[in-house]
Amino acid sequence: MIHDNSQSHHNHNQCIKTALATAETLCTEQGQRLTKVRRRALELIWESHRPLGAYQLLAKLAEEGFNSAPPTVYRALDFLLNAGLIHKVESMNAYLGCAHADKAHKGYFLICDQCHNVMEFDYQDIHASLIEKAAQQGFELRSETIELIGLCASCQSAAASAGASA
Amino acid sequence: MIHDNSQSHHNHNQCIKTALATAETLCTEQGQRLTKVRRRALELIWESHRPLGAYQLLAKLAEEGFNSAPPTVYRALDFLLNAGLIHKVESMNAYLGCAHADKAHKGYFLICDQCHNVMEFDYQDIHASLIEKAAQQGFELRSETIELIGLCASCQSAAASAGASA
DNA sequence: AGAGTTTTGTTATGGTATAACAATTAAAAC
DNA sequence: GTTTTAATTGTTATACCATAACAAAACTCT
Ligand SMILES: [Zn+2]
Ligand SMILES: [Zn+2]
Ligand SMILES: [Zn+2]
Ligand SMILES: [Zn+2]
Repeated sequence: MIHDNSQSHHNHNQCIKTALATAETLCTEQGQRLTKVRRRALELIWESHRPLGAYQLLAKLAEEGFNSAPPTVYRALDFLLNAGLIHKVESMNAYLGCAHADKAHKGYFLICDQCHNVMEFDYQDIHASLIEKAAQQGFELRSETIELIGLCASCQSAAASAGASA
Repeated sequence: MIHDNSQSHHNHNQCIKTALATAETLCTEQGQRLTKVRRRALELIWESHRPLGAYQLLAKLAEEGFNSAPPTVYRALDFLLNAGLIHKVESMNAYLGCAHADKAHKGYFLICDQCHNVMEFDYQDIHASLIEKAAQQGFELRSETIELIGLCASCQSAAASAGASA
C-alpha cells in the first residue's frame, strides 16, 4: 500500500501539507508554474479523500473570488493531471489528490460506494499481469483505468453493527 | 480470450447475429421483453466494435422513426445493461455489445486509442488478484472498472509501416 | 372487458466538458 | 529596462452526457 488514507483517524492536515510540498518541488524541478488558482484547486481537492467534481471545485473557487466560468477549473485540472498531482476517477467523473506524485503511475482505486472515500493502492504485480495480458492480444499498453467499487472496512463494520442492533 | 473481434477480417455479421440470438434467448428465459426499440438499439450498438455514445445511438434511432428524446435511449441502455447484453465503457461514456452475455461478469476492456476499437478480454486470474488486493485493505469488492488504453496490433503495424516509409 | 403493470412519450432540467478568441501577465531576449 | 514572445487567465458560447417527473399508451393476466 502506498498511502494510508484510512479516512477515520489519520492526520489529514499532514496529507495536505505533504501533497502541497511535493507539488511545489515537482513544479519547480520541471519549470512548471503552480499559480494561485492551481495551488488552491489542489488544496481544495485534498480537503478530503473523496473525489471532487469539477463543478463542485469550481463553486468553491468562485466563493473565494476566482473566476467562475468552467474553463477556469478545467484548466487547473488539466494542469494538475498532467503534472501527475491528481487523478481522475473515471467512473465518478471526479478528481482525487495523488499522494505519490513523484512516481509516474496510473491510479488504481478502491472506491467505497457507501462513504465515497477512495484510496489508491499499489499495483506493481497487477500492472505486470495486465501488460502481459494485453501483449497476448498484440496490444501495446499505454494507460490504465482500474477502479474497484465496494465497501470499505469501516462501512462494513458500521453495516454489521446496524444489522445486529436492528 | 473470450471473443475475437480482430476488427479487420472477421465475419462481423456473425457477431451481430449471435448477439441478437443470445439476447432473444436470455430475455425469453428471464421473462424480459426485448421490445422494438431495445432490439434495434442493441443491433445499432453491435454495428461495430467501437463503443457508441448515447446521443449517437439516439440520432440513429431517431432517423429510423423512433422517439428522439434522451429518455428513449437511456431507457433502452438501462435495460440492455441490466440484462448484461451491453457494457458501459466509463472512460469513454459509451456503450459496447457483450459477446458472452450468458455469463455474469464485468467487462474488462482493451481500448485502442488510435482506431477506437475495443475488445473485451477474459480476466479470471486478474479478477482473483484484485479481490485479494482489496481484501488486504479490508475492502469488500462489488464491482470493477478495468479499461486498458493503448495501441491494438493492427494500428501498431500501420504505425510501423508509416514510420518506415517516412 | 377491466385492473394492474410495464413501457413509451413528452417536457424540463441538471451535470460534465470544450471551442474560440480576447485580455492580461509572466518570462526571455535584446 | 523596454521590447518581444510565450503562457496564463477572462469571457462567451456551445456541445455532450444523463436524469426527474408525470402523462399516455401498450401489454399481461384474470
Ligand atoms: Zn488524508
Ligand atoms: Zn496516484
Ligand atoms: Zn464483430
Ligand atoms: Zn462482457
